Amino acid sequence: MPELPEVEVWRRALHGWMVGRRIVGVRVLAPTSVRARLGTRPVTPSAELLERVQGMEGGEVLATARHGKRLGVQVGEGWWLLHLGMSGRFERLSRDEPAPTHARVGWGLDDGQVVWFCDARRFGALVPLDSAAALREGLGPDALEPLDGESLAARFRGRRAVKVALMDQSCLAGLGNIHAAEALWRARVAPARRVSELSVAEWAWLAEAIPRQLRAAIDQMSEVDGFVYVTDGGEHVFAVYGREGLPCPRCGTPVARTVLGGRSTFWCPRCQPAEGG
DNA sequence: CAACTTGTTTACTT
DNA sequence: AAAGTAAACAAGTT
Repeated sequence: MPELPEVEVWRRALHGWMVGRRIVGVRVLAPTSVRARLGTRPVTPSAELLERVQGMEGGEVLATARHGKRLGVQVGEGWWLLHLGMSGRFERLSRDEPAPTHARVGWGLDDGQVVWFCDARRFGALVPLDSAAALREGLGPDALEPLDGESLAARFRGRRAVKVALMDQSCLAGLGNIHAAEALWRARVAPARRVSELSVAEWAWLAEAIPRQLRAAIDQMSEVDGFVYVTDGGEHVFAVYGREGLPCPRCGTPVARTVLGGRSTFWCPRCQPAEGG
């Protein structure tokens, strides 16, 4: 389930594989993975759109970018958005090897390698962008970018639970279910607290905890053979996520699980008091 | 078989 | 009316 850290690790991999190379061939194995816009249902794309994809042929890969969970690749003058959805990943294989399972789009490069976009569940997509700036359209600031507590608080209004709000990509881009829970644990803020009732101090703790959590996650990950792995050794990868009933690493209290916004939410009832503090 | 995952749209409720 | 919640949808793994 790629959140910002996984997408950043993929961006670095793609950067090393593709930037400075010329695309010599594009293979679209799954046309429905090509979309005119993000968030649309999979439909067979228009001939114009498919031609635009084929038009990457002959272009040089000039840059990569990321904002939140969105990945950007510049080919010639054009920018492309890759969204990994839930199962998107990449694989780099030699030209004579067959396409891997669930390969959707492949870019043949002038070094004899092919970079495959694989996406078992097909929630991901390849989308053309009108500009580099369009990568950020509709999104809040990137969650890795440091903000002070006041600027962070200013992004959030209303009565929503803070965890639900933190996962709202239009307020802050990059946090999903896992890292929202982990950042709240680091900041000692209970996930069900209403954003309107958080203190200035709590916003400041969150502003510090969010980039720290994401940096730590990026540092623990690496890309190997088409998968992003946690390389920490498996221990203490997550403090609370998926650890219902297991001891909180900070105080030993059993981790609780509740449901917020329809998602499983893990937290420490002692470190993250529901009453606030 | 059901739960779980993202992001968007649609349909309710407060 | 606006804001928030929930379900549906895409599709596959566990």
